Amino acid sequence: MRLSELSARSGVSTATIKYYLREGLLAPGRQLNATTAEYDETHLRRLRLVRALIQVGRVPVASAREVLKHVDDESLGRTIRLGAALWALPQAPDPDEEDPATIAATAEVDRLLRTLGWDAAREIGALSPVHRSLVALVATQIRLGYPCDAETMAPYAELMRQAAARDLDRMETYESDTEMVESAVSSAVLFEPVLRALHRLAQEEESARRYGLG
Amino acid sequence: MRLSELSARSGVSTATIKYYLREGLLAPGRQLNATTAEYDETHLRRLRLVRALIQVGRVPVASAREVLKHVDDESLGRTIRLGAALWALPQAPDPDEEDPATIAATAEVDRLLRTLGWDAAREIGALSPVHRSLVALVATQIRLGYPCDAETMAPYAELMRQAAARDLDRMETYESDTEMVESAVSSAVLFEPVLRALHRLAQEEESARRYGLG
DNA sequence: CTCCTTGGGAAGTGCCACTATCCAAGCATG
DNA sequence: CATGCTTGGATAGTGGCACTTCCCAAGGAG
Repeated sequence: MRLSELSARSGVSTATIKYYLREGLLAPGRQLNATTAEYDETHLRRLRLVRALIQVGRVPVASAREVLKHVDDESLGRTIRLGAALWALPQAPDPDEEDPATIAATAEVDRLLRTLGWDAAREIGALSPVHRSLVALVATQIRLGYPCDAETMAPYAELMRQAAARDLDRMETYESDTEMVESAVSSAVLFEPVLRALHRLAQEEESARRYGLG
Repeated sequence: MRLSELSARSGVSTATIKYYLREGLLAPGRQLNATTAEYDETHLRRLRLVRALIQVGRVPVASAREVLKHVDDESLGRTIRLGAALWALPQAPDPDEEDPATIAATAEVDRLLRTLGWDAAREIGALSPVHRSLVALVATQIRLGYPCDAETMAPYAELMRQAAARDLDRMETYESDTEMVESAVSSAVLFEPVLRALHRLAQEEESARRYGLG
């Protein structure tokens, strides 16, 4: 299909598609001659993923490019490739090591991981952007005076562990590594908002049950 | 304290604080004379909340103003006030009613709520921005070809219901309605990222257990 | 041959969260 | 009292980002 058809089928303007091509978010089509290029279903699918990343996941274009680079890098092993793609997603800004709230948060997170027996997470530790951003987030909570200690987080962490186990079960249904990594990215960027929406809906439901609708 | 001290203690530049004052995110200080205004601990606390909303929660300034307006509105009842504050938070864009993916998503969400017995959520239905954005998110998943039906979501929803019950328990420890609403906003904007970080950390942990660290 | 379409690149737009500058009024110190 | 800093308020400007507009040369259709 031509660029204009790609545009029509995806609902994305040709100008924007050209912009994504320039930014390297989308592979160029097969060049038929100087003024014609042909695109196929894989381009359409990738374009939809890009749109979802940017519009739903609010991922900046530059980060999206990094993420997709790892998704496409077939030279990496499955685990590394998965980690590389997910770690390229935007995280909370890194914590300030000096800040007393950060020091307290680091201690709480470590205590939490020990309590839960999440040894791999402790081993990876500050190497993982996820770990660092968790510390930064807990520090923010502490700074605002909300209790956010290991005891508070542990039951939530256990719920999230159950969700994660289910995520990986779902991922294992994919054949190729590329599909798996792409689904992991989708899961992180698109399924997490679903989870969040379910969470808020559950809060509304629970609140209505306890206090009524009025 | 003076503006400059408020700035020093919060780590926010005076220029930015003046901007927040202008935008109505922060109440003006007590005016001592033409060139001096005095701020207190409540201003510092509110300023930290504003920063957290904007920087951690990525809430646009205009939305933050709406949210805080409801937090401060003591004329409303507890439930309404809570709902008003949370519904002012930015949500996924509203779904396109025409789109077949949206129609399918609406059906799945309704089926999910019936399965779970979340009758209040069904009753509120499309009135709730949360409900609408859930539909939009499910539609996006469907459009990308990922299964996102009632059966897939139900176990996750049950986990989120447990989390929500815990959230409300925590909220009930607050005395005044204002504190409760503020904590609910903090919970939505700041604790949700904590939950998400725990989720991703759990994925890393689980992935390391299943496939090793290599 | 003429006109419309196509793909590509450079420059411009609009939004948003700040930020720099200016100004007049205090206050502090010598 | 003079000088020079700080303060709060207002206005205009900045930088980043996700597009979007404009223009051009090359095809292809009639």
